Amino acid sequence: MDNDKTLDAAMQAYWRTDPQDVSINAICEIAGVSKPSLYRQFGSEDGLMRAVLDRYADQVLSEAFTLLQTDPPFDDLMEALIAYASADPKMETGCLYYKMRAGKHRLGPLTRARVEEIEAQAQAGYAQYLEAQRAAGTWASDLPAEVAARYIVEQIGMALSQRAAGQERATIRASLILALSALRTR
Amino acid sequence: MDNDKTLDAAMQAYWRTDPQDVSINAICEIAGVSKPSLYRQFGSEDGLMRAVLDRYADQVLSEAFTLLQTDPPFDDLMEALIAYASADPKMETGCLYYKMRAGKHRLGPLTRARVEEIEAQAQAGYAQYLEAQRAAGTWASDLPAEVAARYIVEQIGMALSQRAAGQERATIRASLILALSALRTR
DNA sequence: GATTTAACGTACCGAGCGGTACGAATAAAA
DNA sequence: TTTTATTCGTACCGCTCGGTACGTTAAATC
Repeated sequence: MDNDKTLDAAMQAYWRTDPQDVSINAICEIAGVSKPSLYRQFGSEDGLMRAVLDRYADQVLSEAFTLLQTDPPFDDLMEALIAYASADPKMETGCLYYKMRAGKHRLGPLTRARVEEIEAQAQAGYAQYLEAQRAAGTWASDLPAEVAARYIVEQIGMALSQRAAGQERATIRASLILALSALRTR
Repeated sequence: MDNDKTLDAAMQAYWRTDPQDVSINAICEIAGVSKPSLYRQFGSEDGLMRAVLDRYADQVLSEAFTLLQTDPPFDDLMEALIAYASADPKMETGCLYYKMRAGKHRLGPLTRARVEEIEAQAQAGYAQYLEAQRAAGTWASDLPAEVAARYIVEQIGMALSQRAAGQERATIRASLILALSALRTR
């Protein structure tokens, strides 16, 4: 609950590079903590990753969730998503959640369960938002909300992983605009 | 040049799961070859991977390239790409090239160079194809051909990686149709 | 058949991994 | 101050990794 330096160090390390490229040893070193201490606190690598993901959800993902719940007009949300994924400096090295999701089959059970939980929440959140927008007449499409929600999640994920790969912002932005434009007409 | 069982075994193993989840030891075991033999033939893990990717390009990717060079009408090509990525049984476990591309920063220099070469070829191929289609009036869009080419490559890659993740074909197909539909109007 | 040449595989290398046994150090209770 | 309870880190475990030294077997040359 308090300012946990181990958790913070692990989150930064996982986020900057990639969870599967950061060893427990490395985390202990940068956090200035011994290995047994880390294991006493988190039990296992899986436990640590899950705790990190929890923290990341609280500190980073929650922002997007609360934005969704203010029901912004469709075009505004698209604009915000595009800016967020293609230009936000916080996402310079990608998104930790999407990185974990990309290597899902390599995660331990605790972390994987949390990833799937977040995925379900995100999709449900977008689907609910889209239904509301359709009802309000700010989103005219006969597309099933679940399909569109899935699509948005995937496209944002792709943009963020390109971001992590060092692709140019303008390029990512152009692709994302193109991809999301598919949701407008139909 | 001949029927190389080591190369075939490695390609199958890398393709079925993921290059980074298959060790040299495992390949030797399934190929029935000793480790020094493998190293005599390929020099290093990087050398093996590059040889595997060469073979994969010859045996699998070439098909898509030759299709492109027959200049099929735009709609037909989109149809073919959608079917290929979302339903072709050969792609049941995804595409080896895209798997390598996804973990590019973990590859050795030889393999990485080949991956980048293929990527450039693919983008150039699509761009050239799109220009021709625009000239022929079968693709009406003011989108730069390079942007559209990039977009196609990325979307196919995403579909194939979802395929590898075990996502349902219908879902993938729906997303891909949606994504590629963005190229038609504009 | 003897000798050279080339292919092959056992058995090893050092390094890094995730994870832990256990004694030393420290703080709380007496 | 002594004892009890708790926290901590050194130093190790077994394992797998990519890669190789070197003796053995087999094939080609004479």
